[in-house]
Amino acid sequence: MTDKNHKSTDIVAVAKAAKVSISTVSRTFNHPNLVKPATRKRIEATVKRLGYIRNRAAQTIHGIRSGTIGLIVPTIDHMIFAELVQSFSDQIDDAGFTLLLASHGYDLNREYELTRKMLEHRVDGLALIGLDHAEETFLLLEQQTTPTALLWNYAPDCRLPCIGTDNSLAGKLVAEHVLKKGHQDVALVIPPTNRNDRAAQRVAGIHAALTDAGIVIPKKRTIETPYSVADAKAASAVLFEKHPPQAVICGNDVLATGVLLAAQKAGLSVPRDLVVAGIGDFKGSKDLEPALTTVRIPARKIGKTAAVNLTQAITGENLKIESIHILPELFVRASCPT
Amino acid sequence: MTDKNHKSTDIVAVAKAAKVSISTVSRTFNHPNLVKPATRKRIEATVKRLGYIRNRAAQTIHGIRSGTIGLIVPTIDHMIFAELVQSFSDQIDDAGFTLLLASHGYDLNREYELTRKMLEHRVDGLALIGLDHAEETFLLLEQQTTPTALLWNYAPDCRLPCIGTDNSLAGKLVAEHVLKKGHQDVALVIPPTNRNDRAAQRVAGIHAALTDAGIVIPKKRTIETPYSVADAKAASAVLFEKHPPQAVICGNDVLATGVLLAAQKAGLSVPRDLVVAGIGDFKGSKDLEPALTTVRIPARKIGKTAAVNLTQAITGENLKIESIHILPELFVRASCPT
DNA sequence: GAGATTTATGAAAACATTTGCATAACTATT
DNA sequence: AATAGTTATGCAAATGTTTTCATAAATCTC
Repeated sequence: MTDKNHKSTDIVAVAKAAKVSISTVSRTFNHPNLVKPATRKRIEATVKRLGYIRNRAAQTIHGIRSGTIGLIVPTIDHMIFAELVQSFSDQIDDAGFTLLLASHGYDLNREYELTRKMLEHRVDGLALIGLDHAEETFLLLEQQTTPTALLWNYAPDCRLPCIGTDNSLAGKLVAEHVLKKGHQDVALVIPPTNRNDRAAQRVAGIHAALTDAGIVIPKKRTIETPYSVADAKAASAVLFEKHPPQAVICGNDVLATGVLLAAQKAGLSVPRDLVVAGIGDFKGSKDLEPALTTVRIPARKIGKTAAVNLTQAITGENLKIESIHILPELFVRASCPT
Repeated sequence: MTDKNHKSTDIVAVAKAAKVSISTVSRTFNHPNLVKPATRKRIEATVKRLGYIRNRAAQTIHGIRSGTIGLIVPTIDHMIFAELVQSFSDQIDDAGFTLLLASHGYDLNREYELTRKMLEHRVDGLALIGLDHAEETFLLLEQQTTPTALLWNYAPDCRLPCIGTDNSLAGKLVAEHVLKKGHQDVALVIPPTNRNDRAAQRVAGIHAALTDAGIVIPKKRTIETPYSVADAKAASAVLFEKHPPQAVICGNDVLATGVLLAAQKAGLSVPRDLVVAGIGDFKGSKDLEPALTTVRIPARKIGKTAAVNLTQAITGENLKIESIHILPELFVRASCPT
């Protein structure tokens, strides 16, 4: 009976209990300097006693910011996105915002629905992954004034500001490094590229570099496999059956991990018998045996940069979000040394 | 001039444009069967034309659910939590809710602040990780009626309903399996246990099993190391310098991965020269070379179960959330065979 | 085709806040 | 002690919805 818990304690309950007006209570929260220290103390004590918790929904209605930022990712449980989510979350949290997170499992129609949902929640800002989205998603976002950024990829000409890496450049970088040693017999292990613009661009970049070097990869030397260590390990085994290639370039580090294991299983030593390189530089990549040569897609930097730019756009420190290219960076390690 | 975009389109703008009352527009959304098909069509067209998006904040104010569920984790970028977040997110999404996610970096005071923030956002349900929380956090949650669950751990006697695994049982399971082969010289590689009740319980379980088997582990055979493959690899190297142990039990799979690499580097073969086992069964654990014997902490199952129970508690299908023990399960693989 | 039902719509109150404006209560100035 | 200037508080309107109740329109019944 101490707290009349049948009627949730709202600001008027606090006002009544503290014998002040509603306005004064509200001011204690929003403009504490406008209220006399003594009253403030009393109100604060009452708030504590009643266990009152402010209702952001009621504030949001006034055009006041909702204090949330939306992030929609394809999936959370790939390490690389987890890193992005973490750094994004940390950064917006520092700025006082809360993260509204959703994943669409690479389904762009679902992404549209999630985008709508986020807007219904009146997120103050929104971030999506990749440059490729349903037309209705673009239409929806262009109609709104909610600051929005596309993360992960960079391209100079995109419909909404993007903050990320040029994946085709990443592909080019890794391929050029691998080719520097003069290998001719190169194999490719890549993920499905149909619904994934990032993967497609990397492959395009790799192919560009190969073409420049005058190298053609036969059909049999290109393996497309689902994104998982086990799948990549199984699928790439065929490469090592008879004549192992001199080099394997992988669309990402997860696949590269599988390739390393398959090579090991086939009794081949990396980098002695062949070299392997990936793209991504996930958390564990440098701890593999041998440590993986790869091009870092700087997930953390992208997440943080995006969060900084979004929050600044929201708080008005920075009116418009500009596209930013976070450069991919080659990390030469044991699996494909210089 | 097509859409008067200076004044954001709200329900009254739609009503005016469609020449109906506000109520009718509202009903079109909430009880479409109560409005004449013709009018409904007209309103829906207007909504589309004006790009109107409902304002959940305004709905929430009416005691209508906010449609959000909060999840507060220590960190997102450990694979194991990422898996939990993913399955939790998927499940609440299916039930029409949106995820409000935050991470506190193992700081329980920060966790309290985040909990408050979630409640300010009027989440319809809330989940925290672990059973150990700041006293003020418990007080706060006990004062609210928001359905809450503690995830990850299970204990029969906790202050709030918990859905998870008995980590001490997990520790016991892995230790008993390792000891079955009669190894006497056992080493432990564990993470810091001071601010992490999960880790502490696992270690306790391991010790219990060892004690039962009459085995005492000397100080030098216990290595405490930060949660990372690289750290574990470096820190455990000392174990293999002179007399390698017959078995290494690891507090989690990340550390076990490091130990496998360290052993490999020391020229030892697992499981021939020594056996290694972990706890967790992360996504990559079965793909290691050798595949890792481990006790699965069923992250996905926990996430999903928790989400189901929370959403049911919210929608009233199930009034109270009950504690549920999701059993840990031993996976015997090459690194420590039977 | 008039009365009785049923169906569709609108007016206004309610939700939990914030804020502009008015006023009351102090301080400072002469 | 009266006036001016500050500082602190309260009243009431506003925010974008939903919902109850009342009423108007349409349909049915004989």
